[in-house]
Amino acid sequence: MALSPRQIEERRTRQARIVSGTLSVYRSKGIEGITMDEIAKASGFGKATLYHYFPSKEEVITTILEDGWKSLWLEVSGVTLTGLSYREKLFNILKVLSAKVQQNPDLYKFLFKAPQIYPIVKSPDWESFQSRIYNRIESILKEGVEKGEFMNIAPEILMKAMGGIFHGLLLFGENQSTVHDEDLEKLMNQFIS
Amino acid sequence: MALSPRQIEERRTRQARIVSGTLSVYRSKGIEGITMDEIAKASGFGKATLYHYFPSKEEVITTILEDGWKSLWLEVSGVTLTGLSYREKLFNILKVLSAKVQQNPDLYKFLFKAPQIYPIVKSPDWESFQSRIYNRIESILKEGVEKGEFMNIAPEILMKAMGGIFHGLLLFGENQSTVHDEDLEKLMNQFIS
DNA sequence: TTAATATTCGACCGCTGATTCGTATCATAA
DNA sequence: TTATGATACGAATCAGCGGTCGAATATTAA
Repeated sequence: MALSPRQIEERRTRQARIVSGTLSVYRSKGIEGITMDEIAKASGFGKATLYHYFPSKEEVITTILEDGWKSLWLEVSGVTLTGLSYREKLFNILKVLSAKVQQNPDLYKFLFKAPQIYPIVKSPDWESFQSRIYNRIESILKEGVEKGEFMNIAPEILMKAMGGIFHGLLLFGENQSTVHDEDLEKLMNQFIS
Repeated sequence: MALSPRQIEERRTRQARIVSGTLSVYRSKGIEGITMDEIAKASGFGKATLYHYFPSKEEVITTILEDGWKSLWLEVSGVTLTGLSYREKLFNILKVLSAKVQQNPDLYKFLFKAPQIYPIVKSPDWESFQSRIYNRIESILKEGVEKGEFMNIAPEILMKAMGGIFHGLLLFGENQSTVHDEDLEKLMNQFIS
C-alpha cells in the first residue's frame, strides 16, 4: 500500500527531526559523542525507531553531508557572474559561502570534519556537490591568473591557500567571532592581486 | 634491580619502534584504524607486550604529540631573529616549519588531527610547545602590524588566516606536492604586506 | 647454577555502541 | 470490523576494542 502524501510528509518531518537531533548532539558532545542512543534521546524517539527512518547510522551522516553540500552548491550556483571582473566573481562567491557558513557554523564544521572520521562512505553523492563548488572557484582562479588579474602563481596552490584561509577564518577554533565581509574582502583582495 | 644503560637504551628503541608502528598504521588505515592490535602487528610485538612499554594507548598518542610538537618548537626556537625586518622574521620561521612538516607530512597531519579525536588528554604537555610556537608567530604579526610593516587588520584574524594558509598548503589533501620556499615566500609577502 | 627479573604473547574479560528482535499500538482500506 | 501495514520501543544480540592474565622463555646478578 502506497503511503499517503500526508504520511510521506510526516516521514520527512521525522527524518528532519532526527537529522537536527544529530547535529545538536554534535554541538554538545562533539563528533565522537554521536551515538544512536544520543541521537534517539536528542530527537525524542526510541532507538529502534530511528531505524524506521534511516537504514543505518552512516545513512544519517551522509544525509547531513548531502543536504549540506547541496545547499552550499545551490547558493554558489545562484551567483550571477556575467560582466564581472574575476576579482568580483571570486568575492561574490566567497561572500555567499561565508554568509551560509556563518549562519550555521556547526553544520558546516561537521561537513568538513565528518569525512575525516567516517572515511569510506559508499557512493558519496555529496562529493559531487563539493567538487562542483571547488571547480567553479578553481576555474575562476585559473582564468584570473591567466588574464593577469591575479598574482602569478600556480592556481592549485592558490586554491589550497584560499581554502586554507576560508577554513582558518570561518571554521577554526571554538569561538568563531563573526568575520565581516569587509575583512574577508580585504584579505582576499590583498591576497589575490 | 636498576636497569642497565643498555637495557634502558633498548627500551627506548622498542618504544620508538612502537611509536613508528603507530604512525605507519595511521598512514595506511587512518586515525580510526589505530587500534592496539594494529599497532602490535605493525611494530612486530604481541599486544600484551605493548603494555610493558606504554601504560595505555593514550600514552602512545601523547608521546607522539609531545615528541612532534617539541621538535617543531626546537626548530622554531633556534631561528635567529635579531636585526631582521618583521617580514623576514616571519618568513624565516615559516620556512623552518615548512621544511620540518614536509619532511614527514604524516606525522604533522597526525599532530593536528589527533587532538580533534582524542579530546581530553590529561595534562597535555605538548600544548605548551604548541602555544610557544603560536605565541612567537603571533607576536611577530602583532608588532609587524603596529609598526605598519604588515597590512592593517586585527592580528588575531591575520593569525587565523596564516594558520589556514599553512594548513591548506602543507597538510591538506592526499597528494601534497612539495611546496617550495619561493611559493611560500611569494604568498606570504603578498598576503602580509 | 639458580633465583630474580625482564621480556614475550595469545587468550580472555568487560564495556560500549550499532543493529535486530519481539511485541504492542494505531490508522486505514476493504 | 477486521486485516494489513505504519509506528513505536526496550530488550537482546553481536562485534570491536582497550586492557589484563597466566604461563613461558630469556637474561643476569649472586
